[in-house]
Parts: sequence; C-alpha cells; structure tokens
Amino acid sequence: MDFTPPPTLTSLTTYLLSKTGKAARAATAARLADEGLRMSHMAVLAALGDFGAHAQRDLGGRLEIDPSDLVKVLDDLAAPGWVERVRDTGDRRRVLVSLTEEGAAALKRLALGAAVVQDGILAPLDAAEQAQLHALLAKLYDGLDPT
Amino acid sequence: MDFTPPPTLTSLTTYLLSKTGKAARAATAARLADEGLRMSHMAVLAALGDFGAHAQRDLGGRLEIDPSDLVKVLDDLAAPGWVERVRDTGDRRRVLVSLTEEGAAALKRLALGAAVVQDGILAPLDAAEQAQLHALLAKLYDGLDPT
DNA sequence: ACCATTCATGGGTGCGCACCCATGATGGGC
DNA sequence: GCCCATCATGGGTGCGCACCCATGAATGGT
Repeated sequence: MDFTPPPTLTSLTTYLLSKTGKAARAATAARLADEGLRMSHMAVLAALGDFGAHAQRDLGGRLEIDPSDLVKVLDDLAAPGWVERVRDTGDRRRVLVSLTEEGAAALKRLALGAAVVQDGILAPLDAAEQAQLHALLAKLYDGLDPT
Repeated sequence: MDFTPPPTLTSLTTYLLSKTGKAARAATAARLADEGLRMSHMAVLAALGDFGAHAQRDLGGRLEIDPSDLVKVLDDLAAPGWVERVRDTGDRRRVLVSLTEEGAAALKRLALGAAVVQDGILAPLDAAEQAQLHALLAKLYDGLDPT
C-alpha cells in the first residue's frame, strides 16, 4: 500500500508547518516528560532565567499562561525547590517568583536537552539552511501577535 | 510590563517551529470549525481527492489515523453525503470509501479556505521567502518518518 | 471608612488528539 | 470444515491545553 500523504495537504506550507511543529513539540515534550515536566514548566524556568524574578502575574502575562494555570505549574516547580515564591512586601497581594540555584541548574539541563532534540529534528538541513529556516520562522513568529 | 518571550526559547528553532506550527494549525482549524469540521475531516477528503477511492483500512494507513477514529470521521463525512461507503464485493469485510461530487466540491472549498489562511500567516514573508520556507519545511517533513 | 479593583488560589469544564479493547462479520490457510 | 487473522465498528480512557468562575486577602481611591 501507498503511504504517501495527500499532495493537497503537503503543498500547503501551513500543513508542513503544522506537522513539523507538532513533531518538534512532541519530541521536546517527550524529553521533558522524562522528568515529569511539561512545556509550561520549561517556559517558566526560561523566563525566570532570562529576565530574573517576576511578579507572578507578570510571569503569566509574558508567557500568556492563564493565572490559574500558572499556579499549578509553580506548585510543581516549587516542589523540587527550583522556584521560590515570596510575598511582595510592598504589595502583599503579589507574589515574587524567582529561580533558585537548583532551578537554574535544571534549566541549563533542560535547555541542553532541547538543543539535542533540535539537532535531531533539523538534521536534514545543513548549517546554512538551519540558519535560513530560523530567520524565516522568526519573521513569521514576530507576525503572530494578533493571534 | 514587558511581554518579550524568553530568548532561551526563541533562540530554539524548534520552539519557533512549534509556535508557528501551532498558530497555523489553530488558524486552519478555526476555519474548519466554522463548518463543524476538524483537521482529520479535511485530511480524509484530501486523500480521497488526490488518490481516489480507498479501502477504509488503507485510508487510515495513509493518514495515520486510528481505524477506530476513522470510523467516526467517516460517519461525519457521510452524513452530508460527502463520502460514500460501500462494502467491497471481493472482500466483504472491507469497505470502499469514495468521494462524492458534493464531497469534491466541499474539498475544493476547504482547500481554498486553507490557502487564504495560509496567505495570512505567511504574510510577513515575500514570495521568494515563502518558497524557501516551503522547501526547507519539506526537507524536514521528509525526515520525520521515524516518528 | 467604604467600595471597587487586583491578585493568587482552587476547582471545574470542554476540546482535540491519540490511544486501547471487545465484538461480530468475514476470509484464507490448511 | 476449523481456526486464526483481518476488518469495521462502538465504547471507553488519558493527556495537554486553554478556558471560566468563585473565594478571600489586600490595595488604592475618594
């Protein structure tokens, strides 16, 4: 039997985007799942690593995570002590979230794993093509905001 | 407040792939949802349009849809009469699935809608870049099989 | 001092997708 | 003629994601 996917679909760039994106997501998610984590966990760690401590609300804003969902993600990250939550002394409604040493180490580890996964997925492309792809996707990504 | 996403993530091509792919998927899915359809519905129509009638099992194989799930998709497509299921006279276990006239028309309509959505998403790129992107993604897509 | 607002939190819902298993009809090998 | 494999079908599960609402503490404006 023929396993060729329909050209009507594969001729759509959006279809290829969707499929490759899904593969990329699945591969990294699988890597994270090995540690019992999900995408949002890594996103939070990355945001804290890149920008330092956040008010919890701002963290949610940056990552476009529902405040209600963020609570649970932070619960997960606080359990192994990767993240610290302290009440903002200036505004005691707010909570300041910061990365601990262990959290930073974990982030480094996860980022490395993600890079490995990426190498696997981008393997069909040579270095120049990979750079090209990244640039093109970055343009698309920037144009996404009105989503 | 700053809404910039973490560079640790945006520097990963896989992250951009995942995000843009998700946007592409969401946009086309939204379009399909207007007609009460999902991705798999269009995939089935496309496969039938491109390759003609399929044994139901082969259709599932081509699209990598679980046989059990395919049944429900076909139920949906048969309801408006877009698809016909007839028992294979040679092997009465099998069912031959084919596209009706109305189904072909619907497919044409959906494909057009998908193209419009695509134009929206790829808008940040000029024609040459879009072609480049498509070529690169096609390479990646071909390398995916061992998923 | 009061009231509307902001915030974290807890609990719940729905959707899409991808699974899995059991059943009953049918076919093919032997 | 028997038995195992194949097939469509129906029913069910779990996960990730993205929502939404209610609550209680705290704040700021007036």
